[in-house]
Amino acid sequence: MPAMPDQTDPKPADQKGGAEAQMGAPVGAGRNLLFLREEELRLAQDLLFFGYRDFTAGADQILAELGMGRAHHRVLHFVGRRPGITVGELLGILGITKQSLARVLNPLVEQDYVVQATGRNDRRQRLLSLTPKGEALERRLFERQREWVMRAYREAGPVAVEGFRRVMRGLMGPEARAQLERLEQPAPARPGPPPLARTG
Amino acid sequence: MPAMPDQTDPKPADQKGGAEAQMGAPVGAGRNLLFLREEELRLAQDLLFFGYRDFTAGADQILAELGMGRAHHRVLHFVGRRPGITVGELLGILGITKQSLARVLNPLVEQDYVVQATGRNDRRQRLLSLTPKGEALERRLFERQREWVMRAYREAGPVAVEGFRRVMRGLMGPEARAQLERLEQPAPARPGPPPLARTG
DNA sequence: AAAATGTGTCAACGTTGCTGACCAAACAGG
DNA sequence: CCTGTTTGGTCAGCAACGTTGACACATTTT
Repeated sequence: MPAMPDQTDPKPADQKGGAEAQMGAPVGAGRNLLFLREEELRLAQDLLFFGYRDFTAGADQILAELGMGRAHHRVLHFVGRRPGITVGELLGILGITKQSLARVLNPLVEQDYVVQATGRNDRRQRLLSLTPKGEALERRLFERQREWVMRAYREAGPVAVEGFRRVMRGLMGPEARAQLERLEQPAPARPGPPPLARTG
Repeated sequence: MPAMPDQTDPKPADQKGGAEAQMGAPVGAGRNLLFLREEELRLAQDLLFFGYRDFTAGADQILAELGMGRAHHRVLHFVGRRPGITVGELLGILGITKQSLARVLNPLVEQDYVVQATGRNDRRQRLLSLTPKGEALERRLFERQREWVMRAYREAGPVAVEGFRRVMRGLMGPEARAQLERLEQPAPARPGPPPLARTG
């Protein structure tokens, strides 16, 4: 598991059994101090549980028809985001073990969704890219989620969207933030198709 | 994608192609059509993946030490949120099958984290509640996540938090929204301890 | 030549979903 | 009272996706 940030000890900050959720706190007492009452945090837990579940539900449905799972989607997503990514980099992003990745990556290669190319600088590397077939599936999954997220974004409005992004970023650990920054930067100049396609 | 959405937002990665976000255009008013470009949606996918993973990481760690998983946490969470909840209601909230629930619920009962009480009106029902031991564990998990979320909330600011909530709500399907509404309403007047504790 | 790195693979295991089938207790209505 | 439905429990089997440990191989680096 990457991104296991240092978590301070779980001090029982203001456990009162929940009754204080009803007494309105003096909210004006300093704006850098958010009053995160019990109920507010419970709500955050609920929102993340339900929201993430339904966010993934649409793509999961498509994947299930193809005998794939969410892990396959993640590979397609991040390979499509960074064509020519190495196995090691992908492992770092996903935060799983090599064996776990192999179980989804190998079928994807065998079924012609992903191609492996030998690295030019380092021939040990296997540079991963999507095939046209893989791109098509990834796009199909993307569009499904796009519509879902678009609806939520539209309903919430631009200001809310920006807030959503800020909070989600804050929920990420330092390692994930670094990964995200790397992903957000433009891919390192990969004009042509990858070299040395490996048939095997 | 420009990163680091600090207080000011200099990045063009907004919902409308970018420029007017800097010009302070009447966002949210005139345009009901948000331009959700490719990269913006990719970012949303990334944020949800990384954010949700790291959000749960802290509690997962505690749970692993006790030989439990995320599913146990969910049961503790929702039972703690609605003491006296029936098995059927819990199934509806979690959206899993009875067998899947049984596999986590039964150990929780056996290990004295959850108690089952026979319903008064309908004696078929098993009203679930947390034992003191269960409440303690739930609170420990809660506090861990609380600190994590609190940090994100503080960094993002109150406005962002509200936006986060709106978007997450929008990501939920209609059924989940109904569940959430039910959860947000005050529990139906459950002053005393549950009746008729079932020893077996 | 030796060490480190990148990748692949085998074996075994755990958690958490699923389906299908069946059973038992309790309620509801004739 | 009898029947049908609801609520819940359970068994058996399966799949997806994560884990660890160990080992193998090619390649690069020292």
